[in-house]
Amino acid sequence: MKFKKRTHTCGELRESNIGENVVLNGWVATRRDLGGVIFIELRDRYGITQIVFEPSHNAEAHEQAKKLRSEYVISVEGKVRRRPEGTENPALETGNIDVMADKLIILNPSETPPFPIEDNIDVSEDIRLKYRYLDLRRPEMQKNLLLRHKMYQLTRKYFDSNGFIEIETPVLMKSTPEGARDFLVPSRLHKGKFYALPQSPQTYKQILMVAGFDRYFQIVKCFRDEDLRADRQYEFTQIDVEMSFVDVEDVLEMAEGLMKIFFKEIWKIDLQTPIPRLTFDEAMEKYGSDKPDLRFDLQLKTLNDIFKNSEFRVFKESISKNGIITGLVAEGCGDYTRNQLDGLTDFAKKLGAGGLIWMRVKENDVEAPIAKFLSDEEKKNLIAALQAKSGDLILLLTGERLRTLSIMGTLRLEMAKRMNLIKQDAKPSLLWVTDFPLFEWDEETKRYYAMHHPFTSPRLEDVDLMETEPLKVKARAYDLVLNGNEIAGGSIRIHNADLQAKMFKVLGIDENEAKEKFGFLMNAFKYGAPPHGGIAFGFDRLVMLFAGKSSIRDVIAFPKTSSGMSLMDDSPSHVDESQLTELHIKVR
RNA sequence: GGGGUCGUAGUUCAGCUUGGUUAGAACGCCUGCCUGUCACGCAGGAGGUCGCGAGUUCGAGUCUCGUCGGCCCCGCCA
Repeated sequence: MKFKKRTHTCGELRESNIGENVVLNGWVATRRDLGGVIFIELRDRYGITQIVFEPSHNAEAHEQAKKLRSEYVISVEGKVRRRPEGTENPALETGNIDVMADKLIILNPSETPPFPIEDNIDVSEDIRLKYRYLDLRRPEMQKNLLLRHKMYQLTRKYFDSNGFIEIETPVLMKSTPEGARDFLVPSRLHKGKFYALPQSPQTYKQILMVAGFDRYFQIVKCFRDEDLRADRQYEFTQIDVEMSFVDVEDVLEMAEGLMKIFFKEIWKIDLQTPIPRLTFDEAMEKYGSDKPDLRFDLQLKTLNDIFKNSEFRVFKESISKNGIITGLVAEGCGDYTRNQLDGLTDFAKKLGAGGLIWMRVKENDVEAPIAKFLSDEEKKNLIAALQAKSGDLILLLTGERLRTLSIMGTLRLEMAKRMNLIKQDAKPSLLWVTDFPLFEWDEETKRYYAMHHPFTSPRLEDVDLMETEPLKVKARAYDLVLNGNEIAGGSIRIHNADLQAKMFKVLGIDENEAKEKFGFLMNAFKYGAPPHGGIAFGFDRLVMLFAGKSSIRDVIAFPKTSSGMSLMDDSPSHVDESQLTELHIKVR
């Protein structure tokens, strides 16, 4: 090797090193050429150290230093000195010393970077993604990936110490068209056949339970070919967990243990367990969401009782159709202008609401377009039920139950934003949502779908309802919610072939189809499947939240854009015709 | 599949409403001067396919249509 290898990193030197001869390697962060003396800030991922070049000290090194520019990679040899009094820089950890250069080697020059390599830059994300290697060189991105690394290690340590075994499952597997769209991989040896990339290792981990690995975990990439979002990428990482001989409580307790560690190690918070729980029904009714953000209160209230005899046509109709009337109070928003209220109405309509009913609360009365349709008693009861005060704004929605609640839930978040209810230093809100419905009805295809997945066990007391009233069946399923984000989800699985067959039947999957798609799993279950269940954490989202970011792209080294492009390597891209031929593929 | 928003110098933006001289600013970059700077300072300079394509017009960064791309959202995400 030609260059002098470093004796220290750029974040390491302190006053205790004064007088030592050292070698530093790194990137030129800034250069300040004062004519005589030249100051260079040298950066690596550990920090920044100031290097000083003086002609009177070493003319040759000083002459060399004139050539230095941003992001040049250099090796510097010199002596650590105390900075002259009054020139210390408290902003740097190494700010009390600098290195007087005796020798400079330029290891590699650099073109001028398209954006500065520092925190809080004002650059659009597509430029950052195109030059991701420069973006990742920035301290805040290095910090994010370091946190990610730490969370991998905490996860492995936790599960290992609890007797879990990490097992890799295939990335090339059988396509299962239930659920998300698969990424397909054509087979060269088997003309016309395809593998799929796993949406999750669900079936494999259940089979591992049959194989007797009663505690399994894996930090694993999963793939879903659905549209991307700030918190969704084609490929993402899960902490996948499965346990045998367990019930809901055991899985939740194990998951809480991991969260306790993350809270302690990252946020220095002693997380109190057990973590609070809400049933799906409670969550929907109180917060209009199956992943409510409880950093602020702002609860919804079901008002059917108050309007059960209402003369107001919209309410009457809604109640007769088994719909819901739900309301919330925006404290002190009674001064919203007509314009603002129209804006809110538009907001609700865009989400699919028929309209938004608003009322300004006055002394024991309401001022609203629909006020004339309401009796005095209804108004009085409404104000009482919502505990509304003069100067408040009441918002009401009505319509089909879940749909209406969910729109109100989005409106709740919007109002929280407008009213600035989520304080910067708010305590994190972590909760379980349990007792999800096992099925949901799809109007388009006129069939039931599994809300979680088709291997989810119903509550045992609900099994008899599966064929008579499927929508009333609750699942032994649970989601973990942090600040309004779903960060984990799981269930106790079906381990009994008969029950699994019943499940497929309700889902409209006939015996042949079930056999073809999931025969391998059903077969495995015939050979002594233990009762089992598990959970999977969305690792990227976890890291995002613990890093205080609002996009998982900030905690993924090489993410795709929202249209699924990789701007750095320009994928997806066309391939050679010969590659297609080999795979028996013709592009339409 | 749909809605919103954006695209002008290396970067972040102004200019577009009301079409008209040589498209500006800041930072960055280059050159020179400067021995304690750390947002160094001072002087000078270079740098533009106004995303792309068509149309309207005597004339388009500006108006129209299409298209490509970024971000956010709905649908979708078992």
